[in-house]
Amino acid sequence: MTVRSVIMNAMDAAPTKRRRRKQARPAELLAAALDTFREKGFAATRMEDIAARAGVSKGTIYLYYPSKQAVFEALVRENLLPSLARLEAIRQSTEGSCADRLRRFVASLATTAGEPRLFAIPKLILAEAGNFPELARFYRHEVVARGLALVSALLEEGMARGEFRRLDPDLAARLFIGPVILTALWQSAFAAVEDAPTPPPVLLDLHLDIFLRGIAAEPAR
Amino acid sequence: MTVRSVIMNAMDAAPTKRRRRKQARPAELLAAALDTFREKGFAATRMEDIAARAGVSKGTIYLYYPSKQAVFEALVRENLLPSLARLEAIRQSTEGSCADRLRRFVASLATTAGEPRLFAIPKLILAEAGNFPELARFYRHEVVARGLALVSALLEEGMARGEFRRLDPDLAARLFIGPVILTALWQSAFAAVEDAPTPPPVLLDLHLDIFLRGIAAEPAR
Amino acid sequence: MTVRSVIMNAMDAAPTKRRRRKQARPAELLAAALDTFREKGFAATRMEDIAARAGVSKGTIYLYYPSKQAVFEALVRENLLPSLARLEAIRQSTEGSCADRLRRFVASLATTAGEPRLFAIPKLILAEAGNFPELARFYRHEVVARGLALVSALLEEGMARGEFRRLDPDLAARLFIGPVILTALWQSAFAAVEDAPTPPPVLLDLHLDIFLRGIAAEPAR
Amino acid sequence: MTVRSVIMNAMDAAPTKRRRRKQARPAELLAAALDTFREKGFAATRMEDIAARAGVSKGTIYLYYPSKQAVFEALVRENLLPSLARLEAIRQSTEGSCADRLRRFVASLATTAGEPRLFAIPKLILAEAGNFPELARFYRHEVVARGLALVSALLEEGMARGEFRRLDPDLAARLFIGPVILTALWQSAFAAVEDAPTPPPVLLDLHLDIFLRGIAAEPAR
DNA sequence: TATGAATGAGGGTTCATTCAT
DNA sequence: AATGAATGAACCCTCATTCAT
Repeated sequence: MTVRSVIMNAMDAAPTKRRRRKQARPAELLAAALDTFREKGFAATRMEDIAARAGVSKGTIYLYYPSKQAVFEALVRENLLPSLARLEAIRQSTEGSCADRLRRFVASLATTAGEPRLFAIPKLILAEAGNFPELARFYRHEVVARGLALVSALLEEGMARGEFRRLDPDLAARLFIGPVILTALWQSAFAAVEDAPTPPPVLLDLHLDIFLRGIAAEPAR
Repeated sequence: MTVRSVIMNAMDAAPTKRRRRKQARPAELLAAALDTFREKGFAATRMEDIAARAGVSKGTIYLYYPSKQAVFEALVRENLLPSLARLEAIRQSTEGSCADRLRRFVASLATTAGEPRLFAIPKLILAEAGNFPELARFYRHEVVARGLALVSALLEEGMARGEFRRLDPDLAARLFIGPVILTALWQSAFAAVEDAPTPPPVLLDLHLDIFLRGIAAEPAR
Repeated sequence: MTVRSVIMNAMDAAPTKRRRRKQARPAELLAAALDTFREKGFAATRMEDIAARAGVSKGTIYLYYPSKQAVFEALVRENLLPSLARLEAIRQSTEGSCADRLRRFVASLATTAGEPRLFAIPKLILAEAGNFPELARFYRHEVVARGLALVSALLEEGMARGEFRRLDPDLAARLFIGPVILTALWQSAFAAVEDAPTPPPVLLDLHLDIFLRGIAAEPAR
Repeated sequence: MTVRSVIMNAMDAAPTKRRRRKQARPAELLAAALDTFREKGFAATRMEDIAARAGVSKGTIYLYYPSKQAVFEALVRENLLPSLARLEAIRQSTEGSCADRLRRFVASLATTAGEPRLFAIPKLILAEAGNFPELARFYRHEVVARGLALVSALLEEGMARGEFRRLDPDLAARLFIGPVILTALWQSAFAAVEDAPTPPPVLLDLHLDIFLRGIAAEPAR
């Protein structure tokens, strides 16, 4: 057993700098892509822009993703599913009233795990849905539908408990989530030209206030 | 009065078919552009596509607009200002309660003067705001801000009258308009992949119901 | 009827410079392509090379042919079918012995209508057959097979007349045409490095001499 | 004698499997290259294709050949010289008539030492002659010229012996070898699209029959 | 006014080659 | 000796824009 082979074996356990890099590359590339897509949109983003921001050369991207479209799709998929998982966790917790859990939903979405750059993804999806029907379908069915279903279930639970008055839970779920999404879109679109941006928390607090009053069970007379 | 304007006026007086055509050209081109941008987005739309849909040749577009970007900007400006004017008219009418007038706001926006193709404009703005900061600023300040101001004023009137409880009228205006805009975006983005689309009126009725309850003045005990 | 419309009508009969150019472009482009493919082969030829040789810009080629491959295919098709037609004419003429007509076949092929650059086409086909199976099939079945059939028919007529001895006419046709093709290939491949090139006519005369003796009917003893 | 050569000699004396591998590498690489070039042509072959077929990584090829072009040149040189040597041996044997030896020439070329993949080399040369003038010169002068000289000498011997009639031996040599080469090219190019390929031996037998009759000495009257 | 042939800069993608490991 | 991640020059193709007719 040579010195070299010992080293090689060690590498399996403790990856070399090179291997660690290889592992980290996809995430680095997607982060760079997100930033660039956010600023310019999909079409106006050049592969070279992404590469430069990631600190690699253009060709390197193609070692990890076969096309610009594939980068975009990976970006969407990788980032949305974790967000959904967090919502799922909130829905399943049984602590607090349904109204409380709705508040936590909003808080979770509004912070998107402390990564505000993810706010840009809904904008990208909306903007590019026409050009990427497959991606639109994925987003519509795997992300939006599941997100709405979580809210809808929570609303139904609230109705059953008598917290909320009776109304169509699917429609109400859309109205509940709408302002959260719109806040994200707003930020994406007008951040650069907004003079005095409203901090999202203030807006969302008012949304919760109005919405929860609006669906509150009628007080018995 | 220049020689040219005399000629133009003469044309207005006795327009031949050809002359009427010439006058109508810009509007025809913008209509064709709107349809094409709706389907493909700004970047993926080729000048040739617009020209073909308008029934003219590529070069002709440049007789009326100096660039593709100028076509886009004209499209936005020409179509949004009339919509705003209609909202203004509603705000100024003094018939009915404030709640009623808010209902008519929503109805007006939801139909966009019976031209559902205009729904696509917010999506286009959203997608291209990063690439056209000047347009984003125009839209933000000339369209959105004015629209919000109208709603805000109506809400304040309602508070003064005692119809609504006290809350920040600017924020509430955003929350009021949000679902309308989002419905438009939703339609634009997912029409192609939506299995059973919710008709916007049903959704917007529920929105009005919840929102108006949510901001209603507290019943005196 | 205006002056202008008179001019326009005249244009239909006597095409303007612009139209004449448009008509001539495809042939000019194919000529430039042939020269460039001859020198460098298909893969090493850049569209820009072809464009420069034709005196146009890169983009212009795409107004007439949708891809580099399409240029190549058009080049082959346009140039080979006329050559085949000339052979057909010779085969159908009934003047002279069959041997005479074979001599005229060779003469016709060897000059390729006075356009020696066409010699390069068989080389291109052979070289690229692997990459363009569809083109190979076209050439094999529409050009080679038909050319061989013509020769084969002539040989059979000669056998029936007693000019030639009995042998497989299809195989003999290949052996007859072989040296003609090979001469073309030879020229294409080694023109640049050949010290003292053999003039094809001399070689082909000897070919005719040996071949015709080789297939001559046995003298009655 | 250097230290290194001592080591190398030692390796020759007692080659381990690993060492034998190292020695065999160049030949393995050339074999993989030949197969890939045959299928796709030079330009469309990627170094990675060759590497994969040889079971090594891309970088390894560069340990043995400095460039793709060098691989191609080595391939040609290594494979053609042995074939020439076999022809030389036939030419020098004095058994049989000259016609017999010509028959053995054809047989030797047609089988290319039982390695039919070598048939592809003339096609590759043909296709790339324009891009590799140095290689074309090598092939033209070191391979073709020497091959033709062998045949030419045999023909002259036959003329001197009275087997063959008088004719230009260099030209006749080309006509003699032509169908053999063309058969190789044919196979390479059309194997994939040929419906009922003629087996080369049948074709070449007829070639020998016609050619030898065509150059046979005139019978005394 | 209208046309559409022509342009040429620009960007996605490929792949021979390099070099740190 | 061998690897394979990384590079970046090269090239096909697109399309906004121009301009002669």
